[in-house]
Amino acid sequence: MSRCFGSRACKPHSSAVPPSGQGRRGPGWCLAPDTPSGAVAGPGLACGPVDSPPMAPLPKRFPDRVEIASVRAEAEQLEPGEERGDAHRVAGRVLARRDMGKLVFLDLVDRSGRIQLLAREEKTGPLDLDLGDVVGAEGVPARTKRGEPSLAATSIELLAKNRRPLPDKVHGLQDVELRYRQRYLDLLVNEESRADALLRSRVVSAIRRYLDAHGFVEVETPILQPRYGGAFAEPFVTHHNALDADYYLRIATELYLKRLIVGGLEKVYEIGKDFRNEGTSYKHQPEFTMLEWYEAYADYRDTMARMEELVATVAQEVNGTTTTTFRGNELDLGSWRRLKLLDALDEHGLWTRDEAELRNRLQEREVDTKHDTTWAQLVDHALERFVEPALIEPTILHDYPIELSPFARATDDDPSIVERFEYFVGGMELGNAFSELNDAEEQAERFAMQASEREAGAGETELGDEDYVEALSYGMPPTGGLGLGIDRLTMVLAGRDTIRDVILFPALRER
RNA sequence: GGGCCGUUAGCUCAGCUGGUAGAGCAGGGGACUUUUAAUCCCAAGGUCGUAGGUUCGAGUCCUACACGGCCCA
Repeated sequence: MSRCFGSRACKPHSSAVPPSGQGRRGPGWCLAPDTPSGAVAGPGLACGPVDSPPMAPLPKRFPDRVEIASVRAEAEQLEPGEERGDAHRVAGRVLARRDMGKLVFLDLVDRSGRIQLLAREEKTGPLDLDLGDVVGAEGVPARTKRGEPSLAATSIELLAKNRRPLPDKVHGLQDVELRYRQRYLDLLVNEESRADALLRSRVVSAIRRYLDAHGFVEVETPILQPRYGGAFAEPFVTHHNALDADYYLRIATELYLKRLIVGGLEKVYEIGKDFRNEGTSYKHQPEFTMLEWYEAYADYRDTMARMEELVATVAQEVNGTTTTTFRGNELDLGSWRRLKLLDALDEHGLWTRDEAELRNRLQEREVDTKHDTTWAQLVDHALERFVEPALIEPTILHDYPIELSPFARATDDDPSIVERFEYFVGGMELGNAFSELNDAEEQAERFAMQASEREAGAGETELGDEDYVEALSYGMPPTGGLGLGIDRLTMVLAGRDTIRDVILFPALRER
């Protein structure tokens, strides 16, 4: 069998150990291939001293480790020059080294922070360490004469060897392409990147905590779907070999989640990836993370209130405040303006039911409307172009035309307007919500309406889903549902201008 | 898809109207027991994104392509 699942017999050289120099520094950053019996690459490769003896096997664990931040906090209590307290063990990356002869200062960084190690040769012996090496250290909290919180090391052991030069220790990794392609380097040397990754994790867990505490159950629905729906978007298409059928990567979780409401789960949510086969921008990625929730016996006004509470709660838990600075604007996520879509368009002189008139007014404003074939499309274009970019303060925009919203219930006083809202921060849409349409027959009519929009030339419409209509025919309680872009919320909370800064591995062309 | 900008040492960046490529950091050798972008001495490091073209001569000018960024659709 050619496959190897960890069997030792499969290893070409069972005694292979990492090549290394035993000089003061390692063999440099050349990448020597696996070599038998610990031998270092031959002289032709110019890879450090050929006479280096093999390095001892590195430890497989480093127990009883504490966070660097906690040791630092303890050291900060000391007077300059003091060295006192219980011994602690810390581990992390060596990111700076200042040699003073028999005394060496090392900066050690872990996820929690940075601390200086005081390494005296009489205690630790000579240090064979390069920048980027992973080490474990044991020592006593100390403060140097200059007051730097430190750990006076009694022992330092190598846990993993770095064989490549690190990015510039002052400027870090600046090249945006390299930061995305080699995110591990970005995280390693750029503290802000590490902070953003950790912040995103706190955002997601705060969302879960809120929803779990309010009686929602987290569920998982299919990513591979025989039909796609729940949004206006191009899907990624794939093929299921065993079923011999094309499948789609989901563009939304909506229709499956509502089937669960039909089934009586009452309050459900899912946090997961959606896929839309479209270009990228500061707020778009083809693969992104979406929260959707559905709450039985609630309408869109209840959903507005819950969204406001959730966002404020998450901001408070993650940042300790509901204010944030996003794209140059200071914003308070604890206070949302509510604005009717009709009034928002009217403010810009763009509210009219007359298609030709709306087209004229847009063209007067030098908007190219030749791709907009229906009144609803023109409204959508007007919104995108004039209304949304102006919604800087947190704003709930509500009551949408029925043609744009095939899953929302009509308002009480106007059957052409539905109970739907989208909410915006810094001119960017965070999400979309409505009082869910729960009448099977009306849902079938809405799909038919989408078909006629499509025949009229509307590019983005909802394809029908008979299976979903059948689910509704069993009766779905009145329900409020909402989608929230996790990446975008994280952008706002982290104060990042581009979605790529809050997605660890953004989509890039293969090189 | 269109326009503009970028691509030089592992990283961060210089490189003028065309005249055989530079620095700092990292890496190598050495000195130093309170440094923190440590400092000092020595040596080394490049197919200037790729492929063509113009020219006596191209990192520099021209064309195409690749990758990335910004703006527009």
